[in-house]
Amino acid sequence: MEKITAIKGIKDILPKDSPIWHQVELTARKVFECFGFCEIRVPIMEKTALFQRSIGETTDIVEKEMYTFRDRDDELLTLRPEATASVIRAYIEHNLLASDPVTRLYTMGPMFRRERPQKGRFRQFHQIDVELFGDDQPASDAEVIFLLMHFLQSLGVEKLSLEINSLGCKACRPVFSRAVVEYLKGSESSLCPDCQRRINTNPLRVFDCKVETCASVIAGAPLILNYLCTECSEHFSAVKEYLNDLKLPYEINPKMVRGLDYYTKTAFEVKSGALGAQNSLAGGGRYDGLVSFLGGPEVPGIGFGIGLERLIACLPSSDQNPYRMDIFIAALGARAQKIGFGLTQELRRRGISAAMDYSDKSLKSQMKRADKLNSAYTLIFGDKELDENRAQLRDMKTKDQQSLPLDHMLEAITNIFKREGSGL
RNA sequence: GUGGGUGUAGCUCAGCUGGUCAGAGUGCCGGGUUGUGGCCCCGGAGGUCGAGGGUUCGAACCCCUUCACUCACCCCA
Repeated sequence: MEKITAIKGIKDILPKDSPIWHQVELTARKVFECFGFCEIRVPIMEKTALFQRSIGETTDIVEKEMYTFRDRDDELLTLRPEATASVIRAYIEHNLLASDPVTRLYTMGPMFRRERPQKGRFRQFHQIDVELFGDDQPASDAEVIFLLMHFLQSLGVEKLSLEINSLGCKACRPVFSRAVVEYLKGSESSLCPDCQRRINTNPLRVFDCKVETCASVIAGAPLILNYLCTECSEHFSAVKEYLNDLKLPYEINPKMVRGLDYYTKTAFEVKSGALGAQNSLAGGGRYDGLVSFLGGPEVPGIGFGIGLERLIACLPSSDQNPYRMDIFIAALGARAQKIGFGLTQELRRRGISAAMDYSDKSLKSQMKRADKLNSAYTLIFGDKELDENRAQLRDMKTKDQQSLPLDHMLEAITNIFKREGSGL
């Protein structure tokens, strides 16, 4: 039979990698809850219109990267390419504003984008997403950025760099956009074909182009920071001041633009070396008009997403053994096997993790298995020992051995683990 | 969607300009040694050399096609 493989760009997370994922998720929960954020779990599918409206019709994500399909009743559905839209939808739908004027939420899970896979980029990837609604004060911008950096640092991520910018608001950004378009049109001929196209579709993206000639054109382009209205300008200054007070190093990148249309004012991005071309670990920003744009009340918001595959890629690699057994039962012979089976299940029922080989293998190979399972103890007995009514309990770490009377084996083992406080 | 690289044992890879080229290490299974496992020693299982076609007396190796993986562009977390 021909084997069926996983879908391109969609990866399994294998047992050996699970511990690090757990660690990241656990740390996230701890840190976020410390800042007063609560978990919300939102579906991985939404009506397509939700993403079209929030992310923007002309963005690459919506135009060519979404997994969209028709349900059996012809409704257009999409596998979520990011989480913010869903969280806002849920926030509006359940009127979370009513119970608390300021709502702090986080969520985590898989996202889907149909891109060509490469290092740090997959078609199904995982994000942790943090959103704060109902606070338009610069302090909340700083809080969210601080939260992000603190989270990454507490995981031990090295070579972090934080870039911030302000993207203006609906008052000042259009003025800036027009200035950019006007400027770019002046040197249109020296731009790459992609950028010539962008002038009309998404002019701010030209700032991201890596083609040399484009870069030199960009060097003289107008900067958003010079076009900010008074309100945006003051907001940005306050954010910077807060970050300074927190002693959080950052760089201002006036050319940073975000790929999603909904961002306003503060935008930020965290990069890490040692990641390859996809070096953006996390990104986010303020989106003050978005909640109402999605049919909700006029509520400001700010949030960020963290790419977990990328995050884990720049964590110190640990070849941690995913197994950790309290005890391995090495039973030699048919009678011993039978007793071992019952014993194993009974130990498990008591909360002591136990394992055994159900095929009657050599002691050597059973001991090898015990080692691989990282068991603390191994209980060894065969048919002969059954007659003598004694089994041997061996401490795998210290090689200490002791003899156990078979009739009391279960109690004896249970007591040992009670004494050691393991698993009970 | 556009480029480059790579496909040989479960894993990591050797295999020279086509002529014992089907191999090594590791892992797995069994045995020996040992104070009943870890080190060491011996043995064993496991590959249509990604797939299809072509050139040749002869192809893992050369050519074409195709697929997969990978890196980069694009874009983003």
